[in-house]
Amino acid sequence: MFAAIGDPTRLDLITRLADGGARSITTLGEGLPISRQAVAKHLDVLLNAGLVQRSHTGREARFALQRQAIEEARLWLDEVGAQWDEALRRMKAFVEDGD
Amino acid sequence: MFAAIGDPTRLDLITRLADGGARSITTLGEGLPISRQAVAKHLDVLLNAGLVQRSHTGREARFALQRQAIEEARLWLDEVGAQWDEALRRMKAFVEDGD
DNA sequence: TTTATAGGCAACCATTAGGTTGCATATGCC
DNA sequence: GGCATATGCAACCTAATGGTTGCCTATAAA
Repeated sequence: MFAAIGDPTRLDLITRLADGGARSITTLGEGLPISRQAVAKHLDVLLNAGLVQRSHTGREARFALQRQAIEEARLWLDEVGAQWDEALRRMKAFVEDGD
Repeated sequence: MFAAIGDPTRLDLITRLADGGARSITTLGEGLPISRQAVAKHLDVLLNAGLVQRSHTGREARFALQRQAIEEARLWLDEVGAQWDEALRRMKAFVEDGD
């Protein structure tokens, strides 16, 4: 999942979808210096990573952000942060104890 | 930076450093199925991404997590989450208004 | 029923990434 | 000094990535 977010183009796509709306491939690709196919591939990666969901409407394929996935990434980073805090707390306690 | 976190091996390394401690390359590589050089390369990527910091002690190179970088990643995800929440709030308000 | 629009599929390409091996260097310890 | 340990540097290899182009299918709109 982090690998999926790791590509600048995909990070851009995610930003464009951050408002929770659903957009077509062509729409999402507007302004990007790459072909529609390239955009489609990126969306595929995001889809496989569970970061977006796809729905078909007529001849259009619309993509929307999968909020839950973003949440998971946040949780992981929170865990690392928490572990760090805990270690820092222990270290501080140890120092004060020995003081 | 997300690209740096995106590799499983590097995610592992970060986890090993999550307690805030500093470790040598060899130590960090213990248990991993790859060569020391590969580990060193990964640490280099993390270093360039600002996720870890390096300090030399004698013949050892010790790496420690750069807390601030983790924080930045969290912030970004928070922003996307907040944007989402805001959009959801507006949508809800709109629906209730039209109701 | 044409014609234009939105995608899907597949083959192909160049670059990058993750790994490896071999060799050189620097520091610790006898 | 002499040997072991901890890295650093560089060349090389293979597979995955990010992109492209060409062509085919499906749905809108004239």
